[in-house]
Amino acid sequence: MATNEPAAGASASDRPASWRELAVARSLDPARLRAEKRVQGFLDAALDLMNSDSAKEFTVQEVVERSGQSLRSFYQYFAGKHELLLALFEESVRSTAEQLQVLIAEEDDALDRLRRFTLEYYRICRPTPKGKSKKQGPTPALGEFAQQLLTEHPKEASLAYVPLVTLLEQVLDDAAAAGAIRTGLDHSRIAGVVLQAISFNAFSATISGSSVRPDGGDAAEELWGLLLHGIGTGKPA
Amino acid sequence: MATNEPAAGASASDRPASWRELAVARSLDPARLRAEKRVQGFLDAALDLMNSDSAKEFTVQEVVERSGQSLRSFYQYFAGKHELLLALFEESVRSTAEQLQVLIAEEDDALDRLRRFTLEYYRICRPTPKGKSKKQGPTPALGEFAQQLLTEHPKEASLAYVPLVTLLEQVLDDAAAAGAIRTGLDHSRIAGVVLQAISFNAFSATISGSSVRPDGGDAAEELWGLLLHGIGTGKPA
DNA sequence: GCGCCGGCGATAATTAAGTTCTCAAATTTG
DNA sequence: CAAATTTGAGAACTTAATTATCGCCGGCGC
Repeated sequence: MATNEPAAGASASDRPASWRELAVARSLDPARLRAEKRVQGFLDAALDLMNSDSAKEFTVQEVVERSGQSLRSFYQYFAGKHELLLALFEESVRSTAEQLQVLIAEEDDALDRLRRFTLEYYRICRPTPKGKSKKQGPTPALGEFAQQLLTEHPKEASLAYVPLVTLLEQVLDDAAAAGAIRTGLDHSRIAGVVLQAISFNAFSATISGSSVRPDGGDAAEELWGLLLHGIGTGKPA
Repeated sequence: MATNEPAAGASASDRPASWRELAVARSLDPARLRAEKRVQGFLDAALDLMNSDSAKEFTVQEVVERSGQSLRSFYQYFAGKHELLLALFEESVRSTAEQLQVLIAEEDDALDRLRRFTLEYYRICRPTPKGKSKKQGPTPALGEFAQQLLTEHPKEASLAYVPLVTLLEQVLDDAAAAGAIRTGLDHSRIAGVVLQAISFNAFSATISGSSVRPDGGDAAEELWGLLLHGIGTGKPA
């Protein structure tokens, strides 16, 4: 971590102060660059293994082999396998949040954005149905091991979830501001429940082969309806 | 479970044919009895470990030691650790379903039963808050490893979940019949979502130390409200 | 230029857990 | 009672993670 100043530093003493920072910042580069390349190498390898080898599980060895690097290096950059998983998960969440952000931006109405979020997130959580899909980007079956991490490292995992939760919270806030949903709700909590419910549903739909899917394809719509209206009749008791 | 008839069975040879089956069935008894005792021994030991040793995880060795039996025996009765877990989970689910059945029977109104179900299940899922509770019966932190099993052995785990799902489905059916909730809902799916949502919430409330719990104690009520009314305003758009 | 140091590959060692195997004692069964 | 089965105690095997060892190489401080 401790980085060496550039030898050229001497000539920089007479430059504007701001330059100095820049130089210092850049001075981190050489070593850091290689490091990041390596780390990325491991991540990519792991990613590969995750969505190629049907088996969701991979071994550190495999990652090392495929990445063309050494075990030594692996443990130099990751405290353990769990950190690799966490990293993958974080990236996955971040990426998903970005995708969603783009998608919901297409909707003008606050409530529509919320609906869109629900639908799209469901779609994303659903692992590649079956047909060969070239590559589904940096999003391996997200919900797949979200569960895993959630139970094994609750703290870190929920931390990694933040981007998505935050995004959904914002959408909820907007909707509330627009009067599209009732007030007094704990958006933070709801965000959690919703994300969980969606990914669980997508997941179970996947494993059970989805006991007869008569509807054209939207179990997601059903979820949305449930979320919006609840199970109750609109009538007061 | 299987009960042994008195040893007088020998004199039964001159009884009606149907007895034959009974006798045959009973003939399995002596061995089976020991077997069940042993199995139970392992289950109990595991249970002990689960709610005593703060750590949720236990090793097969530990179970064997505590049960006073041998590894040999363990693998004679369980195909592997996962079967033990499954067995524990099944028992836990069954027991929980029974408890709930009793509790909701206290309510006369269909909708009240549904509400009660929600609240009580939440309570049950919530691992012992902190204070020393002598023993919480045969219900270790249920949601705790439900997740685990769900991801590792989806098929078996969802099978084990059946009792609870069924119960909730019935409650939903009743409520629907009573006109307390709207119709056209896929009760099976909803049951899944609800159970999942509740246990997740209880779980996360536990780990996060529950970021400020201002309300007297009912995050569960919040969930119930959400379930019943959804997030929408009652008004049509 | 030269030797030292940190980073790195290769690989072996260690640890942990689950699972299987062996053999003799104990218990059940006929 | 004798054969058959079950059981106990523990060693052995397996897989994976993690750590340690050794030697090489390239930069860098003198």
